[in-house]
Amino acid sequence: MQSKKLGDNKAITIYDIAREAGVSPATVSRVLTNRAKVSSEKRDSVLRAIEKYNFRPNTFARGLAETKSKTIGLLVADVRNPYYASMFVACEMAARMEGYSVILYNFLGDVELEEELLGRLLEQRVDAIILLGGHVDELVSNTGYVEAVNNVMATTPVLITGKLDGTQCSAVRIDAMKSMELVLEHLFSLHHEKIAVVGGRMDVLSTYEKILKLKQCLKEKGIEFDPALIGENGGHYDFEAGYRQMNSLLEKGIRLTAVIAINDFAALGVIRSIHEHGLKIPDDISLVSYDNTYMAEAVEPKLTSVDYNYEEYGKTLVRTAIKLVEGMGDVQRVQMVEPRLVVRESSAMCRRREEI
Amino acid sequence: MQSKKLGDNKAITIYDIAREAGVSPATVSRVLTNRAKVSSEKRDSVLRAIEKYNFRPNTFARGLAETKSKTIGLLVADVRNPYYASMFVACEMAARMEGYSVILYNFLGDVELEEELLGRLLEQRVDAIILLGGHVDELVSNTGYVEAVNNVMATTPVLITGKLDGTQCSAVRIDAMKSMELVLEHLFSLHHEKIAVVGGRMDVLSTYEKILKLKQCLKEKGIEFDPALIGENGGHYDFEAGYRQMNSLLEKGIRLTAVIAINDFAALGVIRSIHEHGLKIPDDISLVSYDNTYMAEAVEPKLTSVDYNYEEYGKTLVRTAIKLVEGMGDVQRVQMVEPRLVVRESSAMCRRREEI
DNA sequence: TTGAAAGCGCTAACAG
DNA sequence: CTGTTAGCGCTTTCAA
Repeated sequence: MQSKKLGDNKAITIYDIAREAGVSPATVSRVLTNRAKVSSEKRDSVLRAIEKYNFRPNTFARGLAETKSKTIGLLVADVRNPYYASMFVACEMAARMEGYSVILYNFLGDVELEEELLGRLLEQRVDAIILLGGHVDELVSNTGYVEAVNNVMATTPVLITGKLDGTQCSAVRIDAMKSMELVLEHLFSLHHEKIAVVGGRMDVLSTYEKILKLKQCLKEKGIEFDPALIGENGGHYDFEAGYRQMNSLLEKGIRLTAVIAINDFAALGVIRSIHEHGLKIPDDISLVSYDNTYMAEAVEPKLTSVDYNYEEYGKTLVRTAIKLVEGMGDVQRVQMVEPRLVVRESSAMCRRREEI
Repeated sequence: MQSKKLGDNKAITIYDIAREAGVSPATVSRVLTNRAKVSSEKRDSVLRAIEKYNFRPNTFARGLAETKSKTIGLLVADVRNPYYASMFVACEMAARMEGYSVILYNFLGDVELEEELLGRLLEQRVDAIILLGGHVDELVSNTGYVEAVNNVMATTPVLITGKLDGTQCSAVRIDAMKSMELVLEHLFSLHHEKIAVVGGRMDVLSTYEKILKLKQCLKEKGIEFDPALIGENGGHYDFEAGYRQMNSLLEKGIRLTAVIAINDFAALGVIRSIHEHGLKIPDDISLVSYDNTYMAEAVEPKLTSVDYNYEEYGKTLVRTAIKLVEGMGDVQRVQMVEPRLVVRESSAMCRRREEI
């Protein structure tokens, strides 16, 4: 038996295995990659040597010798946000199914870091890059970033979940219009007409599209759009945003019977605010949100929320990325993910209706 | 100018840069690594060439040539759990500060995957591995896994956040005893004596230690320990566990004035259950939990929760890992992270006391 | 089916 | 301060 002292630093290589197994390094490589025929005796003896020495092929060496790394880079805003965490895990699982692995970087809202990490991904020779959040969410694409991405695209396909004008990136994204439509259909069916939107910024594509759709649906319904009902003041996507904006709505005495929170975080803030004002959900105000993270099930009342089917979304993203890598031509420039509404406790028939 | 057509596949190398800049490849390497003096004229011209060609050094080649990869592998149970997400981001930030990057893998509760991913990390030649959750949380270490980790340790230092008997792993972990002590001090000061623990399994080290400490503190206080108050029945760490166990406690009519939830998830289940039974928090029952994730601030009532100072924890983990890599000897086998209690709305003075 | 040998792109002596 | 050169560990022709 081979001694395995700690600090026995000389790493085992394919040559050691070859010697031990009495074959050539090339043969060891063949059994490792399984890409060529090897007689079963030799294969077995190689396998035994590998086992014996606890050998692991060096990814660096392999990466250098091969053209593809079988790795996808995922650049996200912040995995601590369960939306991104769900997307990441979904992608990781999908990737593993296809024999790929994924490298994850968080840029944490830092614009410089976002570009820097894009570069690091390139250095790591990932086969494709998926961009989630940040600049690709913006309504007006950042020119500097567009240039950076275009440079990347010269060597590595980039897949985005939003849009990036001035690039040839393929996109897989949630149908934001549709998601608003689902929410409104639901609320209309419950006879809500005074509907507020809380959280979100208009310079974010998905939010912009939602508001656009809101206006459109309202118009079709013959309901007048009241700008006071949507938070113009540069809202964000967290608890605080939901809380503060809802407070302001309530304190201004603006009439409303339903609230659409831009995500589950904001919804939590909305809940808090509503309760602090002595009102009840859904009795006094109905609440619907987006993302359907685990919080939607865990809070009181359980949230009616729009779900994106993360597993499917991740799969589509990864498979599309792989198509791009392997040049299997037929990739649509934009693919849409169908959202669906999960109805829970936070939305109910509008009571005020009877009063009117 | 260099043409940058898409599919211009031949990757740029250090040789191209050298030729362009009129220097040798070694000089290019020198400016890249910044590890040796280069005249400023040559440096500039190299830099210009790099810029011009948009050159990125190949990590595989570098990894092969160098002994260290400046990468730390992080193996966690599931980043969708905000506890792990927080730890990961904390580690990533700390690592970046030190010039390292981190590779994250999730094993998602899959025991086979846990071992497989450990192997993948080895193939990627990470300089150190940090294990978070899974087998290292277990009270009784899994022998197969111990062997696997011991094999890993022959080449790569492994740092854990729990324990792994039969290995020489260094550990940085939360002082679970202390964390229970903090909670109890708080509850005792509010005159609570009938205290339940909801969620958690006794075969998990941290939970086991907490219960141990609970018994000990109760004894010191002269309070009899009531086994009915702790969920023996193989609880877990999610909403459901908290919900079901709390329901059962309440439905059995067991007297209690305070609940310790094993984490914030379980606490959400507890809240739900308590409310469904027509009781209020903290008026009727006080609630304290562990982990202090963002949910603690976002739910109603805001949770009193034990915080681990993720930033510090991550920093300690990463720095210790680096010490291990760079062989700066003095690494304690076990380092403890000091928990602290964040008091919010869910805990208050025990009312029942007056009744007694 | 197998082995020899070249080469992937970078770093690090070594010699100047 | 700079260039030459020899690897790092693997895959992959090319011959046999």
